[in-house]
Amino acid sequence: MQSRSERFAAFRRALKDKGLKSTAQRDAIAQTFFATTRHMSIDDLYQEVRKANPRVGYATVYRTIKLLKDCELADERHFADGQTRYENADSEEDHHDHLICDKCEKIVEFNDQRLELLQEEIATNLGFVLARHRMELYGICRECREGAGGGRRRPER
Amino acid sequence: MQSRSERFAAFRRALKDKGLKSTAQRDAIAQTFFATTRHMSIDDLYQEVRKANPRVGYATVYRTIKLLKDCELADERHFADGQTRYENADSEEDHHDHLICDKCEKIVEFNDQRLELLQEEIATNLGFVLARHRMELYGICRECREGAGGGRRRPER
DNA sequence: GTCAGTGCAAAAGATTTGCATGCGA
DNA sequence: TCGCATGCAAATCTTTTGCACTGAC
Repeated sequence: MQSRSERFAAFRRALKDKGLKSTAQRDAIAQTFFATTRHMSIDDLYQEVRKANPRVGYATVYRTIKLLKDCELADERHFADGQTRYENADSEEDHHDHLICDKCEKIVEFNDQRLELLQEEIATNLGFVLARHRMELYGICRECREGAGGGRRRPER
Repeated sequence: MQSRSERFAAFRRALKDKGLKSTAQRDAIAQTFFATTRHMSIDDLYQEVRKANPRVGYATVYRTIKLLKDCELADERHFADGQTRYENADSEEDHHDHLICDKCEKIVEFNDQRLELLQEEIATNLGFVLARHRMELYGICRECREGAGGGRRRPER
């Protein structure tokens, strides 16, 4: 796993390589993004960034997250709720998948080597060389089941 | 695999069970949806339905696809382009996942029982009761590898 | 000094909703 | 007849874009 500062340095370097400028806004957005482990929506990120630097507009968050995507430092994910969310990109060895509670929308990350191997095998059998995959499991988490309808529901968007 | 008419009958039955009405619009939308195998966007569906029955509004397509989702006759998918698309839902026994070629965009469907079991196990270990999952493997297919760059590229969506 | 970057507001899309009217049961 | 269903248009939400101003290099 790359550290926060390594990611930030990579971002700065990528900007320079592309002939783009470093700005206070881009720095604040990137730092904020790298500092979190959550799956953030644009709005989450915007709210968070403004705590550090209120001089940041919504559009710049969009523009910057797009840069991070291009640099492969951010992964964009489309979950079943339709909200686009972003997370820090995995390095190869650090891949994980998602298990999502249908009720409280909690997202649990997991990694299972057997799953990775099995996928590799399936792809190979069908003549493919596997590049990547995306897997999401949906169900109901223990808390929501035991809480007898008590699972905290996230507020409607 | 359920046939078109079985799906349609199931839809009619579900409406009746819920105390909802069958209407010309709902019928037209459901029939059109069941008649296709593609992943349709709302707009695709709207355009297609209007060929059969021009007396159908956009909002009704939204409202009806939501009904189909509730009846578990339609699956909703969120792709990277931000368009929500729908496909005919698999029956339990008929579940399949997708293996997608990054080059020619061919989609191969597969089903592997070991994968299903492993997913079940992973979810259980993490305290979840699994409801469903979504898995997509991406790679390069044999033809595209052997064809030395010859794989046909589909036009951008 | 130059031109890319930014904020703002407006635009563009996608989806939902309020309401008067239509139509199935 | 009685309400649910519908069409339309307006409202919402998310994301993108045009433009004049700002600031990095």
